[in-house]
Amino acid sequence: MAKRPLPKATVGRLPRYLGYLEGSERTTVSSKQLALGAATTDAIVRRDMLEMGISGTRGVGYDVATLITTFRDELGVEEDRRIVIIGVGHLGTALGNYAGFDASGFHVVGLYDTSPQKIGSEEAGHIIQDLDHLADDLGPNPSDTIAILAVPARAAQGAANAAVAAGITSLLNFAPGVLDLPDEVTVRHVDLSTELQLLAYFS
Amino acid sequence: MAKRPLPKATVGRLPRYLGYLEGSERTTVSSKQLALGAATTDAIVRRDMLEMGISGTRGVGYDVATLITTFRDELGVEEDRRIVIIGVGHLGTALGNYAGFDASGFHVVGLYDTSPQKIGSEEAGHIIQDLDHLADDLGPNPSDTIAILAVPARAAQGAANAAVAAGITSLLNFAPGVLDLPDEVTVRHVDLSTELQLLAYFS
DNA sequence: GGATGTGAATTACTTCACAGCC
DNA sequence: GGCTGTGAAGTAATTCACATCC
Repeated sequence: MAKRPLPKATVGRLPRYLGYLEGSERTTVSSKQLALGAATTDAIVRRDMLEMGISGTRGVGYDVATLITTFRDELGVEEDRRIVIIGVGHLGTALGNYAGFDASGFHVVGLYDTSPQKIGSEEAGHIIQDLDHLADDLGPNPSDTIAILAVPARAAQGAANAAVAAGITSLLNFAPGVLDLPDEVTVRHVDLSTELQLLAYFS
Repeated sequence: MAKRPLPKATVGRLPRYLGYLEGSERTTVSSKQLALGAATTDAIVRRDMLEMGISGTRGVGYDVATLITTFRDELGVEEDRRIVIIGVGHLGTALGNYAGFDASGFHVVGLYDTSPQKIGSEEAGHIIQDLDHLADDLGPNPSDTIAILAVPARAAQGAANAAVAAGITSLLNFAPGVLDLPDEVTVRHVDLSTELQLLAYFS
């Protein structure tokens, strides 16, 4: 049984399934209920379970504990996923204080900036460090750490370069625009203007 | 020629196309160049143009001005899209100060919170108002306004209810979890933990 | 009755490949 | 040579529908 990779669409729903189940008291859940909790359809839920080889009980539903274990396993949820935040403006500060990270096994280990006025001051429980020191701070396995880019658009490419030079291979970018980076670096992009435009379009 | 609706995937790329073209000096652009600027492929760009009935010049490319006009038109970009931000913590403040909105034709017209300590104080150039007054402030066309929910998870449903009660029909939700709302309300969701989990998975 | 499990059908999206035009 | 325009093929994702089991 060579493990086929999960469809991307299925993977994309796992965090939402997890989020719903972890915040729920129930011990079993039907495809219909899970669909409601994750904003999808019961047919899709059953397809996804099939894809992951999860079986439920007819007339009852799926075992919540099994689902949580399997989803976490598939996603590779680990306890100590480390995050550094690059750019300590309002957004960087907000992210540094965001409580939701820890609940998902991520935690912020450092804030970085290039502005001399900010370096050395404290924010969200961390002393802001010089971005130039990022490589030194990351230790022997820099690719275990995720960098969140919370800098203005014009600084994004430079900040990304610094992160990559320090050995980071996973970036979450809040600045608009496309980054030019080596293929082995994975980037996800959160663009507020894009979201607003699409929201306006679809309403 | 009954105007077929654009494929969702095409619409989803329009903001990125626009973002690239608006920040570019060029007067024509090839599918390859545009693909590079919007993180997609040349074949997809050409497909999207076909879908919108845009023709270019062989050997040259597409006319940038035409593209910008058409994309804006399709997206329904208007000058005075108004935003209110509900929840003035770190994230709400960050969003209130975010400069990128105006560039896309959106602007923040008010900040709302329920905390008596915050109401009345100033942030990002606005006096924070009581969420209970939202309906009064929106004027005759509340559904023209988009609400951004920047509240903790436990407050999200209540804040969403307040927005909907005030006549808002478009929500951008930063809190984790699914909101239970009438069908005529459009919601988009930005979940940081989800993004991080997917980033970790795909790297 | 309630809910899973799954082949089959459908729809959506992407990629290929190449003729046609500048 | 460069690049568009587009049918056709291929791939991915969703939806249907219903037999099966608790």
